[in-house]
Amino acid sequence: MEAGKSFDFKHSEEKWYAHWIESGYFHSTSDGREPYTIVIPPPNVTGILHMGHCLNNTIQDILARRERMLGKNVCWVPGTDHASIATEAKVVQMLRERGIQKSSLSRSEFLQYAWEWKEKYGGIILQQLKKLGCSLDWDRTSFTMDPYYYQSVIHVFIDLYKKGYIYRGKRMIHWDVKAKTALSDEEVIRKQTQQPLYHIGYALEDENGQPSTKAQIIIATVRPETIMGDAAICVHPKDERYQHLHGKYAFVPLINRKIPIITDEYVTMDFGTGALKVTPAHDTNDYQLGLKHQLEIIDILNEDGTLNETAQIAVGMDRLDARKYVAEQLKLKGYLIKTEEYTSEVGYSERTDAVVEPRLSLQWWVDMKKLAGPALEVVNNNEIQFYPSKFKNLYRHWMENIKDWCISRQLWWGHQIPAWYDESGNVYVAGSKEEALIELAKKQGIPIEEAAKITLRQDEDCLDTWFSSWIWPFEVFKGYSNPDNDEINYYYPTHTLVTAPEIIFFWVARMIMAGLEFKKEIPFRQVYFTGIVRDKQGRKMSKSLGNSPDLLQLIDQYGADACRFGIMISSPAGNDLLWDESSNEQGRNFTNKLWNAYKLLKMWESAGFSDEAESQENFAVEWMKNRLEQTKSEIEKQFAEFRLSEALKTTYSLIWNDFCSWYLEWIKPPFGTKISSIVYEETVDLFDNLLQLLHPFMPFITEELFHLLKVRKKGDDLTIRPLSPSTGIDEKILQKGAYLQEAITNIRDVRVKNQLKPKDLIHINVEASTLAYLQDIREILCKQVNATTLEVAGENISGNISLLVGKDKFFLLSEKEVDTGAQKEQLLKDLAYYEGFLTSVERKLENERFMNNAKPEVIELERKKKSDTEIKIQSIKESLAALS
RNA sequence: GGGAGCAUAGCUCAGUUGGUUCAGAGCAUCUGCCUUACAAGCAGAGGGUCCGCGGUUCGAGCCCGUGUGCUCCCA
Repeated sequence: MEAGKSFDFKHSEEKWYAHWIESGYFHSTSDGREPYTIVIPPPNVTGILHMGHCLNNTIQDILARRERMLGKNVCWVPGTDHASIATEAKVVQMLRERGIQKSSLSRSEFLQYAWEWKEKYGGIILQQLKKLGCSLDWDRTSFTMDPYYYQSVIHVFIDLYKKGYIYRGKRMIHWDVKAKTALSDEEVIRKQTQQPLYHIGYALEDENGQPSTKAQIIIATVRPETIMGDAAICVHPKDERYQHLHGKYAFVPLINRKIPIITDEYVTMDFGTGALKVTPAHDTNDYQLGLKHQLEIIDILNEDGTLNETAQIAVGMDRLDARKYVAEQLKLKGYLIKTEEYTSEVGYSERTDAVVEPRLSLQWWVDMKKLAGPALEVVNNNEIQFYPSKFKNLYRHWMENIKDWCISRQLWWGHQIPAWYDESGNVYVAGSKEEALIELAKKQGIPIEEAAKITLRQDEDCLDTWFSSWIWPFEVFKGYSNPDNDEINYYYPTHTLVTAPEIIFFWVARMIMAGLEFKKEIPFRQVYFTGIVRDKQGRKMSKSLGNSPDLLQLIDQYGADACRFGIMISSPAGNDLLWDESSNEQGRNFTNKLWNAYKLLKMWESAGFSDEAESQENFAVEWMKNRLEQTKSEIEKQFAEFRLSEALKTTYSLIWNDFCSWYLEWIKPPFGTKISSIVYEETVDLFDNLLQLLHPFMPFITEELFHLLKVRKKGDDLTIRPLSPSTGIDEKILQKGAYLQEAITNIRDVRVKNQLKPKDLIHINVEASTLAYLQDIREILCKQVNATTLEVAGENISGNISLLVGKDKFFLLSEKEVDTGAQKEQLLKDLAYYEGFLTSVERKLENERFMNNAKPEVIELERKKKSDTEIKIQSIKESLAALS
């Protein structure tokens, strides 16, 4: 069969992925083997594949494929999460396009649309993972709103409630006025925002209890629309400017409401005017102050961000419009002293980009302190290992300062909170209305028939998405809904979690808590935190910047293998990576290199074989085998430390440099001759091994070439081929190989420096002892430097080109005239370097304190350096003498 | 304001208990090659005050202190 010009990745990707799936290679069932389990960090159901997913899932696939080859029973579970806020936003948008208002729908009608949307678009990202080559067990695809999973989330809630970990409380929360929902701290993005800082004069109370026309106190605020919610003005007790106002009153402009002037050390004297307006209902810090000083809470906002009746003015206006309106009114009425530009951090909703409002609201909370202790402990004692370990600090810091978790969301798409209210507002937490009624009967001491007449209303809100995904590692195996089933016992705890550091608190910490709380066992043994994918300029990739490439298009253009290579090669362990499309080119070039190596072998094969192997070929084969083993053991170490990028680099270099650039050239039969069948077989075998090492990183081309190299039996596929552990190596052969490489490089170098054309022939002369050492590699050496002979140096060798390989002197004889000046210059430079080096070594050896303090091995090494260098200097001097 | 981290070649990074010739790799650059697998390539080369200063040590890219610059997280 004629090999194509280059690797047809499109054809290959489709063919092999289908074959792997048909063969059931990625499907796992529990058996006697050791399991290796990964649960995918479930991508958002609304998501499409971006570079972060590409990195994260490529890493998981590399781990999964390697462990599979090492004989483990690998189970990599796919799935998605329902993404409450994001999905609901998408559905609302879809409805709007169809001319339907969400408010016109009942909950169940809305959910019908939502499921319709989910069925249609919800699986896109999983299909995209197939394009990337991910070896997921698709039969296990899970979703956080699958019926059994849904019930588990509900029961987790009930369980925690019964344990007293869940409570209902009014708290200051981040409120998304667009989505009309509470946001966690992590869902709020703080952006530097410039806005006017208004200086506003509040009239002081005069002796008649009326607003003074002369005396005022000036406050500074960026939110004039909230003055109607002011409950006090606060100054620092030591601020001399305001000493006389302690305990006095002022009037809120426009509405003339009387408020006290209080003192608290919380106030920063040199910010603004040193006088702070306190608005407990609309600022987190003010709320705290309000609690401390028992101030009235005056809420002037509706849930959609418009002003309510309490505000008295600008009622019905959005808060941002009201800001302008109030500012104008203040100006008109003479309360506005001045404005200045001021830059501060303003919170925006991660999902809707709306300016987040601090808002008091009755929400459901999880008391985290009770859960945090054990979860901190298992990371502290390395039962769960973090890679890189620097994230332990971050984790510890967060866990030690943990805050309660607000788990309710004012949304419909999600797990509806299992709480029922009676008409008097009493709450009953239960799995169903019937159970809630039983609860009610029990609590109120009435018969169940009586209780059944009472109307119960279920809480409208649903739970935070993370409240469902924190049970992911065990519930994908039904470890909560069906505890002690065979699968959970076999696959859990999982092994490796691969995720982004951004969600260490959102998700990783909470999964650890859930695992310990509900399974009494850690959810995973290792957590590998990937870096953040940034562009060439170091900016985080984001939709708004438009610097995030279309991954599917890249796969289409370069091939999945090249894209996997591209992202992995630029991904130092645990650091952010600056991704550039050119790294995909490097990946594509590498597939091309592999393809051409294969073509070369096919050429040899079609030319036919000779019977006998030459000695140099034997050396080359032995050397390459040893390099392979040596590299295998390096890669084993790199995998153990999650240094995947380095493992790829090591493999890349072994294939490109050692195999293609050195080995294949060494065994290449001279033009018109045939390769020996033994060497050919050995080479195919070596190639197989290289492909296998590379397979986890670049699965498609390696599987393709594995089958093209040789006809395989049915079922003999690379992806399930056992990878043998590295064996011992023969250092002597490796040393000789390195020596051979040095000789070739040095001779080529002097050839270039002496302006010899590649076709110009040379003769090599060496000393007798060197010739003996070169015996089994002399043919390779001659071939590689275009030398006709390699012989023992005669008496008269002056005028030749001279160079050193290690400590050995080589003399080259060329028929062309050569300029000895350049060589001489080089030799003199070398001489100066080695003499300087010798001096430094000698200085050490003469230093008494060194001799007394250094370890014997170190002293021995220095002695060896000394003698080696002396020999080298001697050789250089002799070469110089020969030149003159 | 509190906490964490980083600084090594033009770029991105290795550098494993301080001790071989330790100053490295990939990419980029330069030079020469259409050599019968591969120009998406081959061969070769150049390139660094290891951020500054001070200290510990026989010996520091590595340890300690300090200064500078940058990044991230939290309030």
